[in-house]
Amino acid sequence: MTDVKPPVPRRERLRAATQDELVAAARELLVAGGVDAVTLRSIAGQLGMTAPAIYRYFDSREALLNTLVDSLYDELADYLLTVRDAAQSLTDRFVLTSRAFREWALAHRAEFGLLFGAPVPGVGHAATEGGKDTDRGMRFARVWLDLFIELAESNNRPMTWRRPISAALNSQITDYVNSIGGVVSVEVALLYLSCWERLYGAVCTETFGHLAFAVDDGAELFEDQLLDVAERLGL
Amino acid sequence: MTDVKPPVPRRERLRAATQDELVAAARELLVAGGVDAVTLRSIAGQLGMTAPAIYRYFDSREALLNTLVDSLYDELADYLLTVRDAAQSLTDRFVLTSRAFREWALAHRAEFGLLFGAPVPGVGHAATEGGKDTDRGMRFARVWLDLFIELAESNNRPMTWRRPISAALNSQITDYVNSIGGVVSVEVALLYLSCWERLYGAVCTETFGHLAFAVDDGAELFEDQLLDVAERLGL
DNA sequence: CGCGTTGGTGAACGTTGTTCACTCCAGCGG
DNA sequence: CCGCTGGAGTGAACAACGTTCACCAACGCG
Repeated sequence: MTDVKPPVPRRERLRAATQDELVAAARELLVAGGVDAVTLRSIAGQLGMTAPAIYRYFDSREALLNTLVDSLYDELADYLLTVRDAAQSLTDRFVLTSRAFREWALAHRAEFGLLFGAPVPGVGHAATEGGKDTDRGMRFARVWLDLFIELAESNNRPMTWRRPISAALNSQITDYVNSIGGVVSVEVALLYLSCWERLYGAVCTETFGHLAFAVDDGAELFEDQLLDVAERLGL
Repeated sequence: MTDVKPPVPRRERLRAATQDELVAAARELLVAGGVDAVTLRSIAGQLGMTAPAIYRYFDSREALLNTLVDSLYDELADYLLTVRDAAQSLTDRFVLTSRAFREWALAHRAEFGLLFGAPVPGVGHAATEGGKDTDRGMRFARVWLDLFIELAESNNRPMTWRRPISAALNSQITDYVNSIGGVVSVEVALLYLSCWERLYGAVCTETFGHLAFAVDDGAELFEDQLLDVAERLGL
């Protein structure tokens, strides 16, 4: 079970390894000194080589940062999925996952800022990626989306949208629902988006420090938002 | 009424004028190409001078950016105040001001990102400014805070917090309330913070493009949030 | 008139991302 | 075992960046 069958030609394994080391070093520099501190020479220095060597692994600094973004999305999604799937009741799955999202953001402010902060031209944001996202954010989006599918299937909940839905919005949401396989209704998709907007917004506000002028721990404010959302979802 | 009394020694006026031109040029570059495009040489070039000349007006690029941030906060606060104070009913003042915030953000994405995006070490974020903010964000914060004071004074509204308030939170909120003159109760301050978290969050989500994977106009989602907040405030 | 403060320049330094010519060694075929 | 090919890594170099310095020109005051 250890290395009976090495179909990977060793050379590529080493290559992949240093590639991973490079993004790991980049991440260290990011948390230590912000995105401006993640310098090709510093990255290279951390594994004892020089800057131009990086170009054997990435086309540019930007490409390296994009890979870092990808890996962070993956890490976050993995973490949230383990939390989500460890919980028993639907309510717990929703509440604990949402709390975990906030806690990951606060424990990894720099990374969160890179993933979800103001989009910088060049740094591959899920959003700036040509309108529709690549599969980068897909896994992440699925974390809550699955919960809403489950929520809709156990249908004795009040899954309604309270306002008139314009034709334009309806068509866009329909397109979106189709793009993910048509597994939910338009109303549930709207609830999903609204819920995401609210959770992300609360986490964003606190993580970026826009509550710090009054309070240094937004936990109770977040709990209130969460309670409110859960109520609206009938949880 | 034109220039009967010029107590400003002309020299300082010119100085202030080019200083303003510099931050205006910086802003243009910001919206054109993101914060990385705002280069000392480019700024200087736009008013026909060379980069070192800027140091006669600002200590560093960072200082210039901070001044830009200040001026943007001022512009935004001015705009919101005119909208707010033009409205008649309290409900209108709240709703129209909130809509105006979203619209300013969408019409000035780059500037909004600089003001409210992920804090960059160095760029004087209201938040990173040593915990408590300077008077920079103060005027801005007052925009909604005044509405909540008004809301509390016309007291036949349900101004209650629905969850237990921990001693730690209570003490922090009390400190904050005192720091602004003790004009509101702890519960109203909490409602204010919760409301701010929600509005900022919604605007942030949309402006940073984290709704774009499904919809390209978040207006109706925002209206739903706004309706919800207004209901909770008894408007 | 003279003279100092102020605004502006050009050259320069150190650091950044990136390119290029070059070396070097691992791993393969004969 | 030799020879070679190709990938990994280096050092020098370039342009652009923020910043500093010595210098200069011009305006306004006494």
